[in-house]
Amino acid sequence: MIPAVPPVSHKTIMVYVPIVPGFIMRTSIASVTPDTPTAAVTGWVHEIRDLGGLAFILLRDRTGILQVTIPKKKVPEAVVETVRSLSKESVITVEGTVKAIEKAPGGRELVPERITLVSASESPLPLDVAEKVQAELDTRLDARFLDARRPRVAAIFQIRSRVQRTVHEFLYEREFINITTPKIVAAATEGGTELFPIAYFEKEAFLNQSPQLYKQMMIAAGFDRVFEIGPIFRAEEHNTTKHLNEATSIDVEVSFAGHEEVMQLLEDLVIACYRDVERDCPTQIAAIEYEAFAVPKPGFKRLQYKDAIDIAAPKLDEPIAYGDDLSTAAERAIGEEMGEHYFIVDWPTEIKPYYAMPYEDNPAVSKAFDLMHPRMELSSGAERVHQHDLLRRQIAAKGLNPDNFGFYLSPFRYGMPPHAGWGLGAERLVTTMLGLQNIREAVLFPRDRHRLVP
RNA sequence: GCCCAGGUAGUGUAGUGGCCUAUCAUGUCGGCCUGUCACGCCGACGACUCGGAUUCGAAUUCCGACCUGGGCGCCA
Repeated sequence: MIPAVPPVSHKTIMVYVPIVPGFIMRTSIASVTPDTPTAAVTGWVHEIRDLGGLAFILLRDRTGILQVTIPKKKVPEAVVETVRSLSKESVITVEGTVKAIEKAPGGRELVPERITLVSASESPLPLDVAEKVQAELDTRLDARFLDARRPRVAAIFQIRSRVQRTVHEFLYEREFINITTPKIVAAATEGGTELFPIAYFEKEAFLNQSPQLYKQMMIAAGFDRVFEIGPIFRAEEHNTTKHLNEATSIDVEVSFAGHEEVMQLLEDLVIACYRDVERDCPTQIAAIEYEAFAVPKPGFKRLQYKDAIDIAAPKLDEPIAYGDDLSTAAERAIGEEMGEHYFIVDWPTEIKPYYAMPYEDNPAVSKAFDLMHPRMELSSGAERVHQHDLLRRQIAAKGLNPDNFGFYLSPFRYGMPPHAGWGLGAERLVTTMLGLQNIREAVLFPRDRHRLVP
């Protein structure tokens, strides 16, 4: 077990105190200030600048970069020897005196008494961590562990982590129960997308496209409010900057709620994510250099589907009519018009899944919604059908056989409460929040049409 | 799945039939340099995806394969 790191007193940091075997007490780079007297810092060699009698090493860890300054005539000979043989991206421990100095980055530099090579790096490197030359995404993903050493890249995943934490906190505060549902499933019950078939002993199985049906079963179980953040799998052969074959879905389902309530919940959650990132991740936002980062304003507009069509139609070359799904061009045209986050509501029943609730007074329209960012769809949700007979009819209306939906339909026969929910794409949320050009930037190890390793 | 654009040192690039013994940057190695911060300067090293064709001659043209990026479709 790794204990929490205790606060380190500057008097003790020169001493290695093994907390547990194999773990070394060390000082993070961000905690080294101009007032720090001495420090023992372990990190990666980001850059070496050897000026002859004077050399600089930029030492990098997760928290920042520290300049190590080596006046060769004033430091031990062993230090000079070590510096001479150092390769970039090696792991070293530097122990020495901290000097406050204006012209050093961060106003301080470390003058070493001792440098220990912890783990040498080979060269050449598969890509340049210091970003003097750019690398293409393909090259970066092949060497993702090195790519992620770049502060800009690390910042994306620190922010993504912060977003996931906010989602948990936000939902726990509202008494949601965190559930985990199977990713190996028997059949393609939901429809709409291609599934990955897998061999499951002597049976055929699939990777799940969404936890939708399981969420609803736990509503039937009386869990009231459930959520799951987990992987979803889509076997579509798409080749775009906003699709993944393995994505992370933030899925929520709420009992005794209608579509308006869960839309408000979704809006509040998205804003909370932005707000927490703005508050807690200013250095990461700066590292990403996304000037346009902004917390969305509350009160996301509700755009009716039919009005969305009216906005898109005159702007498009291709004709678009009521009842059509929104093409990429249509999505973009509407996004430009709206300019910020918005909902598209009141979708035609026929282009939404069978579990979306039709309006009682107008069954051709459903209580379904999409949450849109001007660049792409982030989430879709609906008030769900909770009446068994209506659900059977809707399944049949989609050309499917309700008799094949036994395990799904059964809960609807034994006291299913009214409920509503949504699924929010975690990668799309991060991609749009940070202005990333490609959704793969928001995934450590993306799975797309061609990439299966690493 | 359809369409478009590509594949040149470790990385990112220039090069549209002979001036290519292939450009530049970065990197690596060697040398010089005590305040760099994309350190600078000198020198060296290192590449045309694969197969076939055209041609006196192919990195360059053509065909095929493989790989990559992007747009569309599908999809969230």
